[in-house]
Amino acid sequence: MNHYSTSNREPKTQRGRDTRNKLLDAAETEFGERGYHDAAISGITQRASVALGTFYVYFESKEEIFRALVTHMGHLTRTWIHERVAESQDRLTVERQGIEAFMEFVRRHGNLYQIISEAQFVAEDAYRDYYTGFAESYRQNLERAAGDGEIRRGNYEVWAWALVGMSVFLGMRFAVWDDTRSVKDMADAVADLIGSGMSPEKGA
Amino acid sequence: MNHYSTSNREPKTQRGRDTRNKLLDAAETEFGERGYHDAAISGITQRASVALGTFYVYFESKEEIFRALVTHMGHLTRTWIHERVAESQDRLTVERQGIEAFMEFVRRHGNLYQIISEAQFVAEDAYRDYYTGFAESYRQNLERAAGDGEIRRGNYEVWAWALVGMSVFLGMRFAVWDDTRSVKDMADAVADLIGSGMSPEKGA
Amino acid sequence: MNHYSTSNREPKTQRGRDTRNKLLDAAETEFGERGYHDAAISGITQRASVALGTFYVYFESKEEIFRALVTHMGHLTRTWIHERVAESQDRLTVERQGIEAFMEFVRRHGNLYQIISEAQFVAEDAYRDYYTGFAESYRQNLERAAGDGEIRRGNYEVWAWALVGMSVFLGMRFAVWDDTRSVKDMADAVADLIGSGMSPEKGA
Amino acid sequence: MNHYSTSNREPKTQRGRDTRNKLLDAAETEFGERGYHDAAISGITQRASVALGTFYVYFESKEEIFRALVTHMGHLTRTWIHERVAESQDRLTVERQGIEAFMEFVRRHGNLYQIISEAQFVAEDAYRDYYTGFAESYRQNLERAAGDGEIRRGNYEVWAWALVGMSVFLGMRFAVWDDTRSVKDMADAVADLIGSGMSPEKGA
DNA sequence: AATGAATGAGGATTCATTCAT
DNA sequence: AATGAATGAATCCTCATTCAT
Repeated sequence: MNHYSTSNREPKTQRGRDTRNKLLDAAETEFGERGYHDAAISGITQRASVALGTFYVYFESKEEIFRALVTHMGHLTRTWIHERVAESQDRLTVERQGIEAFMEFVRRHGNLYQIISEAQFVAEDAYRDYYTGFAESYRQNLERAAGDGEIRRGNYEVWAWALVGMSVFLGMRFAVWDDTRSVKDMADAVADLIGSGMSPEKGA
Repeated sequence: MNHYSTSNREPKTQRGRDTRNKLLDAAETEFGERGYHDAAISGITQRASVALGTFYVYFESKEEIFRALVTHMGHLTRTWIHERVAESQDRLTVERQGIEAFMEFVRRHGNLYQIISEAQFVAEDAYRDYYTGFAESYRQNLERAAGDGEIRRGNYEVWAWALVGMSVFLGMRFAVWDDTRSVKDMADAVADLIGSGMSPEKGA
Repeated sequence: MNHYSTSNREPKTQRGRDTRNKLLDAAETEFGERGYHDAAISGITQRASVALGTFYVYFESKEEIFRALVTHMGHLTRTWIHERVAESQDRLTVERQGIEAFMEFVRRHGNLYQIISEAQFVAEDAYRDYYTGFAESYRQNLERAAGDGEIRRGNYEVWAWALVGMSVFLGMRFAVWDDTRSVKDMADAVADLIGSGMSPEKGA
Repeated sequence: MNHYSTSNREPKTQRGRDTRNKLLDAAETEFGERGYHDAAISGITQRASVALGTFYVYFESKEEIFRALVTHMGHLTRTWIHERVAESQDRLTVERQGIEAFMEFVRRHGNLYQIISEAQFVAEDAYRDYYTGFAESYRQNLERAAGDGEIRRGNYEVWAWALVGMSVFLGMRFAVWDDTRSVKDMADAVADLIGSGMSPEKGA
């Protein structure tokens, strides 16, 4: 599962697997609450109710468990969104749903979101992978939709990254910093923007 | 642990002002190259060719100089963009120029961009101020443009934050991670998106 | 900055207990020789022949080990005196023996005495506890003796603190500053004073 | 006035004398509020509203001004007590008044009292001088009183130091730590003790 | 006399990681 | 598998003192 680990730290018994999972859960809380740098291995092991040394039975380093967590979070996010988007609709509706789902995810998992953002400085490659995954998926969807005549021609790679950036900043602004607004309204407003653009003649 | 609430660390002579500026310059490099956590005060003072203690003559802490830097960077960015945007044009053109200028700034000052991003975890309020400044300015411009009939009606606050998010992620993706593409092309593609949207009927 | 309210620094093995004790012994010497402020953690760990970091395995801070030491010293002093006083005698004889034992203790453990005195400025509560323990014990003894008709009526709390003050200053003056006089003679002189007072008619 | 200073730092003009006094006043507050070690020269100069460097125009070091202060405090204490004691009375009454005056002084100048106590670790000679002054004066008074037949024979040097110790600890206990009791009552109780002693037959 | 900029030695504390049991 | 004791490099920050102006 974890393709970063080089040494043989995979658990071999059920007991071992359980301990490793306890550590992963504890790490999620510790990193989420304190941020990467303030998080301490001892904090993780205390939350997991194991001895300090046990950590190094399953993970090579602080960075390694962090990477494992970021990767894991990527799966979680994707799954969450998939479950909330009905692909059998027109592209713009799907994107609207996707943005809404993403914001909802961010709102509910503020901690995890923080973790990923910090990855930028700790494990840049994991961070790139995370967002590149989204962008790439957007791009493919857009190209397919264009092929079907659902959307017009454009620079889909740029558009895809633009969509990612919007989602992230709207999530940060309206789900993490200030979560009093309806996620649906936000998503509607963005869908409106990317659907029809800002030019006045369009409404005509 | 100085208990005087307002520690007066402002330089009172020209020599002092010069030293403070040397420290600020050195800090920009140090933080940019090493990131907040790896940056060391001693690194800053060495780059500035002053003694370690001199740092604390002008700044209370590592965090304080970092904040000062983020604020400073806000001014720099705004000035940079202002100088490159001719406001006497239609809104969409102006936005396109603004996005291009921002990306160009990011490309040329990758270090600074890193600094600001890391502020999210070190001085969140400064980080919020930085981006809120941009978003707020966008919102006002959009409202004014709407009043002039240049753009159609919409949720300008959300649109503003969407614009900020796009700019940031496009800057990160196409100016910092991969700077082989033309900033102008990227800006054109985004302007195209936010100008006309993705719906096919528009082009009709 | 460990945010877990109860940091568990208690040793769990014999080896740990040994190390902790080595540190305590070393701290006694270091604080005694150099005083609280000039004492260095590195001085303590070097005397104890352990690495610097080991200190923080068992103690939270310089102040904490200092408090531990003051408390410890309280036990030592009490034990020392107890062992030298035969309670099965009249009150005045017992007090005389107690004062002599205290002065003897101070003479032999000048370092410890210094430590306790300095506690006044470093850990005032520990300092208060130390002397309040003595005073309280004096007061109870006086009250009991009064009940038995051994001494006359008076303000025992004030008398108790007066006895403490005398002992401390006589110890300081004639055991620490100048240790050429016989502790027994000093104790005799005080016992004479508190036994019969200064008034001439008394001797009559 | 200050016999510790070796270098020529005496003010030569009225302006200089004023500045020196401002520094002394400021030092009293700074040392009293923060204790010797936490007190900072910059704290003194700020309170005195002069520049940091000005301090070293008048004092050689932190320790020097501290000594000057302790000496000064000795004068103050003696003056205070002198003014409150009518020597033309029997010895015991005079001592009672002296103890009361001392406790009252301590109650009103808790800060100063702290300063003197800390001197023990910073300027031991000044500390010794301070208390030796008192003890010596007590001893002389006791001897004179004995010559006049006012008190009986005894070891006056020890008695003198016992009196000093009582006063200091009673002041600490009932004037600084807990100032709710009447200083007069405390003084009465001690006078009772040292006047007649604790033996029951005395009252007979 | 007064100023305030500059210095740098000094010391407390943190914490990821190793290793013997 | 699990434990927890031991390590020590790394770094922030303080502040008395000096000195050029």
